[in-house]
Amino acid sequence: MKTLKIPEATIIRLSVYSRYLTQLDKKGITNISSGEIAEGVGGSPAQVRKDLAYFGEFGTRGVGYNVRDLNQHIIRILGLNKNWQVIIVGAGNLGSALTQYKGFRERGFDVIAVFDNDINKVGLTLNGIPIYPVSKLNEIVKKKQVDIGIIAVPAPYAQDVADAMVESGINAILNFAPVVISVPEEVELRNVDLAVNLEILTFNLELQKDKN
Amino acid sequence: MKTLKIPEATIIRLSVYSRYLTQLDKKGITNISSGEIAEGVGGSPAQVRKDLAYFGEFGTRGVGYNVRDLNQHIIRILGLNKNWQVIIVGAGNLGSALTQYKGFRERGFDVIAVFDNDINKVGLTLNGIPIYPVSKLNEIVKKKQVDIGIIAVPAPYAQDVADAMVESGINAILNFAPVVISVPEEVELRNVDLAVNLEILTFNLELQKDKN
DNA sequence: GACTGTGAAGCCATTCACAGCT
DNA sequence: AGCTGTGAATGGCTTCACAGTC
Repeated sequence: MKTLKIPEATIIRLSVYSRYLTQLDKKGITNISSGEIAEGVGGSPAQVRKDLAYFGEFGTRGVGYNVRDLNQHIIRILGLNKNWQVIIVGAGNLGSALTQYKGFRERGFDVIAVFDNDINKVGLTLNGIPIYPVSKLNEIVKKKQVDIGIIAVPAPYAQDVADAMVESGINAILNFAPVVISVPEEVELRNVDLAVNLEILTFNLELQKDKN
Repeated sequence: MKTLKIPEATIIRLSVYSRYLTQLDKKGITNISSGEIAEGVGGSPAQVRKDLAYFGEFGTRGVGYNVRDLNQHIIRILGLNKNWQVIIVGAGNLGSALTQYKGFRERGFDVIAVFDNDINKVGLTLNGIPIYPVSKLNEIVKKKQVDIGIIAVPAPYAQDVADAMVESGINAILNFAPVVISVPEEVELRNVDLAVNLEILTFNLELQKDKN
């Protein structure tokens, strides 16, 4: 299999294409061109074709792409042709919201357990998903073959949680704590920093103002 | 004024540097080198210096940077030397979590109102922040001089909410709905797609597997 | 001696433009 | 005729390496 360094931007876009194709499929649309996809997701036709070209030839010249077929290919590329077991550590506001977020299940992510050290929360459930003490993390991750861990605890605890996840065998982590955490090289780590996103907006707002 | 296209990646990193410098300042550390910053945030020294060089000369050769001073500069660059008024539309799990998120206030973002059309929620407060019906959005945004709107509603309603925000004069939007929305060119729009972040992880997990 | 600031080089991603199918 | 797939060109970001300063 050819694997010549795929840009991360390409993966992000594939994910967006897939969501768009799913919408189209629901509407009963069966065929689409790269130009129409670009229009729908806000990109360029050449970009769409380049992104797909990393993985194969999915279209028909002169015709375009079959919506459902292309979506199946992308879903397979992204590894979404099976369900993934996810745990969330932190049952505060953010952790609770993520646990109940419908967009995860729709894409094949099953949140199977939540962990928190607040004894008032342990034993309760969120949407039917049980809350365990963090001390049970290792045991449950191993028993349930968990693939992905989400960190939704305050910044000072994030590194400890990451360590516990790695220790238990998880090798993909999504971190919502606004702090840099370190993990072994072989563990996939992504950070979502909510404040950073607002700060990019304010930077751009200030830029606009300076143009006058 | 010099404004040579700053890479967005640079802005993201500046935001992270600032957070790190704030931590150091609290610990009483007064001086730091580009190498130490790089170490702390997971980057390269040259990158740190290049990022800062877009905006001026903040360090002393042979010595490094004054922590507090550099942080003040970055805060000003990002437009965080004043508070920003923020509203959130959608008082579901995610909207509630964002409304109560401490990381926003710490960086100068004041969530002053939440909007939702659920009559069971209207009139209540979240952390002292009132929930209004969406019909009041225009009035309140104008009266309170709101700068930024956050969309935390289900995908099908996101475009309507964005339209209402634009109509009311907001020109920076942070969208959490997993759908492409369109706004006039002069409005700053950023998207945070929670599922996409997990999908990048699964793509990378699959890649690793294929390496064997 | 140590560390910043920066032109130049290298690398990566996007856009162009056209050959190749249907 | 229409649209994909792709090498080539372009543009942009990152890394290198060193002159400049303390």
